[in-house]
Amino acid sequence: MARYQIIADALRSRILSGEYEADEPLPSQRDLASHFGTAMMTVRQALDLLCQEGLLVVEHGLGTFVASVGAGHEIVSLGGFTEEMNAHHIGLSTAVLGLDASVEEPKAAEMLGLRARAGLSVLTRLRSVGGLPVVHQRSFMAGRFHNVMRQYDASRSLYVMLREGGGFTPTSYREHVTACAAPTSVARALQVTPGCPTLLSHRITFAATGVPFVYDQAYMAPERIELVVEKKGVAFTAEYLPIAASILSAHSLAEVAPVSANN
Amino acid sequence: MARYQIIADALRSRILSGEYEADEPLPSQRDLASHFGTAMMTVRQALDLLCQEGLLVVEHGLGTFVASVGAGHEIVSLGGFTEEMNAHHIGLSTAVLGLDASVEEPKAAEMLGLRARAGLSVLTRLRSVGGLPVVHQRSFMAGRFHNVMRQYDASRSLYVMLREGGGFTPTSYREHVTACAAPTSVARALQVTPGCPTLLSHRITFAATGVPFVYDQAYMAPERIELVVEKKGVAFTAEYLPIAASILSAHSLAEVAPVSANN
DNA sequence: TAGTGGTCTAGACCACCAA
DNA sequence: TGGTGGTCTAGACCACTAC
Repeated sequence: MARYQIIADALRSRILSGEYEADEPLPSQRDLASHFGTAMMTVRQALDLLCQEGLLVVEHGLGTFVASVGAGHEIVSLGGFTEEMNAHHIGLSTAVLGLDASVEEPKAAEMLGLRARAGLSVLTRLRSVGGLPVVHQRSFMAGRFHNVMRQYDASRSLYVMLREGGGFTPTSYREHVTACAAPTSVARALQVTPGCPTLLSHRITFAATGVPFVYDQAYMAPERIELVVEKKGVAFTAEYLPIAASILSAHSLAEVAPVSANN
Repeated sequence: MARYQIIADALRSRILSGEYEADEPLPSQRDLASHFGTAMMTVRQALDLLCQEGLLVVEHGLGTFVASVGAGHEIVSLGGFTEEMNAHHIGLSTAVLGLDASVEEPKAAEMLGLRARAGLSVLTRLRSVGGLPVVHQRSFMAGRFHNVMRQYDASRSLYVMLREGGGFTPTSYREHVTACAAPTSVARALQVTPGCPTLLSHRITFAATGVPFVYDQAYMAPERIELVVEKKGVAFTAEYLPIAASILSAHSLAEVAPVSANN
């Protein structure tokens, strides 16, 4: 693997784990170069990568910073909702609504590559931003993860737990997003009127080996959170943003620097 | 201006003028470097820029090529809905519901970087797949495009028209997706019940110069079309797929190639 | 002025692909 | 094998920001 990718991986994990605070600059390129024992150009390649992923913002003459939505720049997500919010320092709180064992849910089981009647472990959570519930999420996993799940602590990331407890690192996912009327129980949790239109997401997450290991079903409250898809040339990003935050970043549209005019 | 930007500008204008054919390789990086009298690294910076704009595709060991849509590469969904569906060989038909001039829509005007009371040209279309309406779309453009718009022909792509008639090539966009109850008129067009939950997309599309030039508002019928977001490592894709088609592609999940493990 | 990122060089060697 | 792109070095100098 290329050196710059190794450097990028190292920095990415530090950023996602919150090791680097927002508005706190990373070490300078020179320091990073000497720390990793490479030339500055190599460090810059790593930083470029993380910028494209939206994790960093570099400011000429000032330093390199962890991207925060308010700071007015791009974004990205690496799977976990928690990481997504952490990376942008959005105050996300999670409440566990329930943890069930041996649930039969043929569709989820099929997505996970299990037989239809396999018992699943299901974690139901409510995500809130600024005290307002935004996402009602049910995560389905194979029954053998249930013991790991019982140690789930709302302050941690489910993905981190599964990485440590199950040895699975999410590397890819596929998500289908539709609109759907909120079921009564979900509506109550989200504090919206039953039947109200919500975003419904089905996400299947794969480990590095290509094995599916989590299936998520999430209802999102309208006017509180939305999906923002961005494409610049070939670079895609897609992530959920609380509306207040995405309005902020929408305003920064006007500030988008004119890309090199043709003179 | 930086050397790599000068090189990029020179190459970009040659590409856009058709001086370089599609599928015809550019001179090698070494040749370009000696031609422009710079180091290879500098040429590569220029090429990187053009790749991000989606104008070039580089292939390791083969050469650098002008990106051509449909040449069997990634460049799918470069904005247009028509291209997106074509790329998947989905039978998309488009009906024009209306073309209005001098519409005042402050929000759309703001997104386009115009003053709030600017008169806009608005094209309303209904997209159908297999005879079933799936998308109700309103496209807002600056009033000066109205004459171009009057020649709009449902069999062509709006983006192609704007490229030829207005000289604008879409290179990036930003899209916000939420859930929303279908307004009566939209519901009638989509043949769904009024108030039914729909996906609502707001998309602002930018030209290579960074200038916004189209603002789209689209309502999508639930259970007929959905947004599929996929991530493999750092590679993102996001596209709308009719449900039948996305079920097909969901089956191909099992074939997802194992993404490069951590060494 | 001192520290930061931005650009650039003139090579070197590696990895990939086709003939 | 020969040509292509991919990565990397060990500096140099420029541009921007803050104090």
